[in-house]
Amino acid sequence: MENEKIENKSLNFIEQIIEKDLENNKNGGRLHFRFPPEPNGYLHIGHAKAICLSFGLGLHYKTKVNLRFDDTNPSKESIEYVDSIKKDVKWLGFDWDDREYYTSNYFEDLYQMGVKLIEKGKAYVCELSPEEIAKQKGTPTEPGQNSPYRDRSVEKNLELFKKMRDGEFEDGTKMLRAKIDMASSNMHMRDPIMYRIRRAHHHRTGDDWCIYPMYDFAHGQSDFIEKITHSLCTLEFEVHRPLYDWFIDQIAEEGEDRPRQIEFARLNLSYTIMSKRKLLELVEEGFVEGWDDPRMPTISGLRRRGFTAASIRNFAETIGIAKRNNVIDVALLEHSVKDDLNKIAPRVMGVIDPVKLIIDNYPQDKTEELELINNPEDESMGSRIVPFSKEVYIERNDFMEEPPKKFFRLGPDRMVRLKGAYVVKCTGYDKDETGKITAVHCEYDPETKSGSATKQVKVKGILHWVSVKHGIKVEVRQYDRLFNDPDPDGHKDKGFKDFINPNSLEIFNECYVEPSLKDVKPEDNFQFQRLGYFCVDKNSTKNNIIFNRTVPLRDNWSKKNK
RNA sequence: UGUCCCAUGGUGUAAUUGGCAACACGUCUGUUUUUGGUACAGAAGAGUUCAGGUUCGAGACCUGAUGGGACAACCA
Repeated sequence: MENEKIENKSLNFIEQIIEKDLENNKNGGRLHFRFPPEPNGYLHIGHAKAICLSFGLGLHYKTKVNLRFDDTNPSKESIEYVDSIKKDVKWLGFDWDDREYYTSNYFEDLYQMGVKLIEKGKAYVCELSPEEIAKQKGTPTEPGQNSPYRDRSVEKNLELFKKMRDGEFEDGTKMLRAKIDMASSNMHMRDPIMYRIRRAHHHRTGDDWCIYPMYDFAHGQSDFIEKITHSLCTLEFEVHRPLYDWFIDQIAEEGEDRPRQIEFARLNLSYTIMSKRKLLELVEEGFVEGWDDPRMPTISGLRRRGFTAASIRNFAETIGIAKRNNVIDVALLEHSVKDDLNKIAPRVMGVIDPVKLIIDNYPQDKTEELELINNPEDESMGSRIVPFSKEVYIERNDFMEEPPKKFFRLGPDRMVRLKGAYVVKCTGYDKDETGKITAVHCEYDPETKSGSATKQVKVKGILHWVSVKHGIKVEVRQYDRLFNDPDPDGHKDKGFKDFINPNSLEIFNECYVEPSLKDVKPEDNFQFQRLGYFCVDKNSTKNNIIFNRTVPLRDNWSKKNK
């Protein structure tokens, strides 16, 4: 059945390429993929798209997928990021078995390849300064000029490259460049830098090296070393492909399997910023609590916010793979979570902004134990007991002194049902000097008890509630979008930080939930009736449970009256 | 005044490889419901950027234009 699904699904353009390669018995019909993050930040939803693509392909074709850390720039990378990446990929539900690789594992191989290129007369040591390099490189519309060091002898180049490695030169004073074509219309072919001198402590190789390969000289070769067949990356690397192929041309033997780079469009989400560099700014400048702040589009942020791995995988499946630049509506991501959580999240009752509802004709000391269904979507989730008594909290905005006709909730003389309990009729309300409502009064009809009603009363409104005597006090954090512009990064006159939504976090610390929630654990998901999906925050303690609102439930009345 | 890539409802992705455009989200309407959730039913919304060409027939192929994107880090 699973297979049928795949059969019927139309293939994206990458799968079509793969199918064709398979038909032609390219690489002997072998397939091998990889996901190559740089450990310089936390993974975000955009990476999730790439992860689901490559690992998904691995699952589909029952073949290997490597996790490779592209760690060639030690000054930005750290072990913290490595660990977070592993955790997040695993959490998403993917497995790289023992194929955890690092580009830094290949530093020696890469060095030898550099030597080989020099010997072939395809690389040279250059001593130009960054400014001089920029100048002689030309522009996209004007050709560049050859470096004065371009025609050094092989011997001299070999000697200098060795000395670079041995630490005989200052940082930035020399570099190894490929000898290609300074007049190429592709800027990346204008004698690109292969190695630079940089004395920085590497999180894996420590101080073993003072020269580090550049991306272009490391990535394709790493793919080649790992015998990757299809190297998937985002569109901005399209112009790098000729260089990717050129380097492999230099090292691959005739007839040897070689990787093929295929580019796809990166994910853009409305109201969301997706640049690691900018996310780092938000973290460092304290606009959010950290990489896993629930407002962040990081995997860890989404997880803390209550998103499930399945929902993210489904989302990735839904948005598809293509080469067109896109901006996906966050509503689609939210739909994915709601869809998943609707099936698995237990329904519970809680009141975020409470006001007392006093049932005047209910006995003072009586407590009734009502049985409520945990999830109408899934009977196997059973039911639970919720205590009911004379005084309950209801949502402050579930009562209006002068309600309009379309308002189905409580107002003077109006009737509603208290979820799982009785139909009540509002008989009055109390106010303090400031005009604030302090309590709402009502009378209940004993014959309307849920499940065993002897009288049928039709009401339009059903309110959630928590018994005052039995409720547990908790803290609730509601998150709104971090940016109040659909494209915070798309303005020339303003920076993305000008669009930060100052009300993106709202804390309610006077909230009450039903007693069944006494022993919740971080990452537990719930649907609070009528309010939305909530997730227990990792910082919760026994005495202070914190709920993050994952995503609100649709509420037509409030929507129309905004 | 360069090279490369892209162009399908509001958004994203399809279209069995040339047979008059489908699916999902969103929007709207209705039904059911002890969640204004869910489920179900239905509606509106593109004639495929434009102009030529090939063809009995083009969203698909060709040419040109237009629009958008990428490329000038000792970043990846």
